[in-house]
Amino acid sequence: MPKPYEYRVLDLKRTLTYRLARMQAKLNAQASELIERHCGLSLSEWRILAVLSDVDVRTQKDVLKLIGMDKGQVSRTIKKLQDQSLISIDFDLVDNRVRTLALTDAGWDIIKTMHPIMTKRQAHIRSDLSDDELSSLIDMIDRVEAKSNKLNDEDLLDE
Amino acid sequence: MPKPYEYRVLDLKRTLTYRLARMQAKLNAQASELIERHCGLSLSEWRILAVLSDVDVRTQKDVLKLIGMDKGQVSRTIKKLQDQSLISIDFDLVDNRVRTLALTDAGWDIIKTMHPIMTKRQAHIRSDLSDDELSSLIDMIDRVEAKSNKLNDEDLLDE
DNA sequence: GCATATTAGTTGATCTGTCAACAAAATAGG
DNA sequence: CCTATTTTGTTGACAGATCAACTAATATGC
Repeated sequence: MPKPYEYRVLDLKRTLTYRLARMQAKLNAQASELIERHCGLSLSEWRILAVLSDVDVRTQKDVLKLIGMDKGQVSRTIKKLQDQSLISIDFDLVDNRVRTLALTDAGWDIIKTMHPIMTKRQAHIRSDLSDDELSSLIDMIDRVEAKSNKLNDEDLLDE
Repeated sequence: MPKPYEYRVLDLKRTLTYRLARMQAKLNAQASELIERHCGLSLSEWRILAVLSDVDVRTQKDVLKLIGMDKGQVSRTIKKLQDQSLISIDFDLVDNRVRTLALTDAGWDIIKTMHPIMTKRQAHIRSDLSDDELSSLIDMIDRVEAKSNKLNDEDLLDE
């Protein structure tokens, strides 16, 4: 069957979501390799550990709010971190549903090792962006993210 | 154990990789829901179908080069599309390793239904970006992607 | 104080993504 | 030719993501 010209794919190189997907896959692979090599953790384990180094993060809910992970995934990943004695999980005395999370000494050691490495990686990634460009990029991410909620049919009418 | 201030997480809202990961997850969920609702396909099935509507895409290798999917994933997804009679898979007469892919009439019907919807979605997503901003965004994605190859330790020395 | 709703977290099912081993066919170098 | 390498695709294993059902605890509204 011949391919009617009107349905040829628009220029994929300029289709935002395809480009983002490819970049994201590469960034993930880069981070995973770096983390695995330096401390033996998976990317999601590292991310949760890193987030727990923040004073304001105390519960699983704090974690998932901050990094947007699924709560089931957070629950399982946290168990793995506990198995490795990198965090402690305690019951909250006031609210018995809540688990209070804290880094152990071994957890802090990993933060101390990895934090400089990951900071340098962030610097490397944005080394070809000026400060203004980085601000503008974050700003555009905000705006695209604001358009990324569930779409109803009426959102798709021709404007 | 107290949290030493020097290892508090940098502002996550301004940490590029976290922001990109979250935006990507939301865009994926949005696309998946839209595609599932309108034609019952998964995102990866739709993406391959869409790519196959391009005249220059004929083999599995073409597909994975264009959208950067894993070849195993392409192989399996293509089988699912064939099971649904949306594409045909034929042997290439010249090179017997190659599978030649083509949309069936039913596959084209889905393209005809979905193409306008997905085009409007792309427009919606970038409706708060000017043309210049979109160009600059794509350009920055290029530059970040260029920094997303495997990092060796010497890439992480203080610059 | 009691029924109802909400919240925090757990678990299971299922799908996607990634990696590596593999087979078969084609190409390249002598 | 004929071995060695590369290319194209398949398959299995496994980690990650996503969704939904579920439990237990707390909060809310009569």
